[in-house]
Amino acid sequence: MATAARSTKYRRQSDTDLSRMEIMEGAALCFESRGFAATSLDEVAARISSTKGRIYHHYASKAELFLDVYRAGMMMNFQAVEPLLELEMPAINRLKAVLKAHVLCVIRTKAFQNVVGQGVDMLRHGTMPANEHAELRQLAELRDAYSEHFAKVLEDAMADGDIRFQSIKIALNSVFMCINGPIVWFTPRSGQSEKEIEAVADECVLYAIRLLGYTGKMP
Amino acid sequence: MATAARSTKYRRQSDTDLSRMEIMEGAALCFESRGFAATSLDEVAARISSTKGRIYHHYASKAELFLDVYRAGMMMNFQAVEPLLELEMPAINRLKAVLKAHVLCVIRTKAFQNVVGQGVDMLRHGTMPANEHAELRQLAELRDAYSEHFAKVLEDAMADGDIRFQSIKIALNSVFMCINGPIVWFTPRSGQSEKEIEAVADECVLYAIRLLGYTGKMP
DNA sequence: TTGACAACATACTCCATAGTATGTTCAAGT
DNA sequence: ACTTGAACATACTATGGAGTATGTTGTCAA
Repeated sequence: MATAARSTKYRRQSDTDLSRMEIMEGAALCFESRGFAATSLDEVAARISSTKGRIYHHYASKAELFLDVYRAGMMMNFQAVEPLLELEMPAINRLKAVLKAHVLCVIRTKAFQNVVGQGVDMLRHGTMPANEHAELRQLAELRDAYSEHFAKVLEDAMADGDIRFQSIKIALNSVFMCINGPIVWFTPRSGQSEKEIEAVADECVLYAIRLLGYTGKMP
Repeated sequence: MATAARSTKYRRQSDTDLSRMEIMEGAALCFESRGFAATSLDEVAARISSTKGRIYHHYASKAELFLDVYRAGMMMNFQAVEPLLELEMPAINRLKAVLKAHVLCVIRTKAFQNVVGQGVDMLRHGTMPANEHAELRQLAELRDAYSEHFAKVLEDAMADGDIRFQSIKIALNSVFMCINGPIVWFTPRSGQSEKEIEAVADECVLYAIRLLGYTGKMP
């Protein structure tokens, strides 16, 4: 009975996750194009051919939905990048790998990454109802941890003499501006092959490490 | 009598411009922190210790106010950069000068530049009521013209062999991401001297031209 | 000094939308 | 077969904020 209840629960949980993911994808697209405030939940519902009732069945508020999209976006980043941090190789190569993985990730999850950016802004300026503010702070720490990964690699590569920069803060910010650039300016062309997307990513990475004073060749 | 009427009109026009500028500054700060949609005109009014009545006396709608801020932001950019384009010097030096002027301008007019960015997004995604959509397009063309200035300098410096890039589109976008970075990550510290701000700008410019493959020294 | 108008402030209307309350369906467990 | 609850849809309420209508004040020309 406990087993039956569990299996049922798991199945249902899986259904729930699927439904939530579909909602999040619609929400991410809406938030990306119109911003958190201007997006109505009726719009989000319409985008997935559904109704507001479904959204409020899964989320207590618009803000909670937003935060879930934020969290999902960050998870995608971590999953793309963290495995590469373990690899044994010169820091400069790890840097290249990590940068490329990040760029590919943001291109593929553009809408979600845009929401992450909005979330960062909302924290900086203290928008967002007080209830969810705590959770927003928590997500910001997640983002800081992610950023810290990159800082580490930058400093390692600097120690090896492969790159050079003045202020780690400005350098890191500039690198992120570069590799997050596609979130803003990349427009997916229909019939764009995987190879073409990789070429875009490679060029972004090239500029990012050049920015850091790297003068070697690219693979 | 015609003269008297004109002089009166001019004096009043000056007052009007002053009042509009004060409104625009409040609006720019609000739009920057909360976004166009989330910003209420009551907020804007409160920020300048005034009322909504004053805003609607000068602007027909919230969108028109937004567009005026957008336009003002672009004007600030043009005024900072365009004089430098006439100077007789190697393209690479003109590039450095133009980049630095731009960075200093965006740091000093951060809120306005943020609104420009929002405006670009709104056009891309087709937000914004139909009435003002035409004017928004017009402003976008202004922005394209501004961007074109930079493209020209980039190509000249490329022809001189001082920099190198693959796609002008991606290179230019990356440069802009870099030099517009301060709009996002720069937080003015109280008691920050002019020298310190210039140091930040110099570092941004350094990274921007390094990104373009420049290997020479910085002044 | 008076009328006229600009430059506001005050006091409304009205609509879009966040949130809620309730109804419906369907699948699983008993 | 019937019960229960999850997963929605439908139909509402309540409110914030855009836009408007009107009132007030100060200034200048005649």
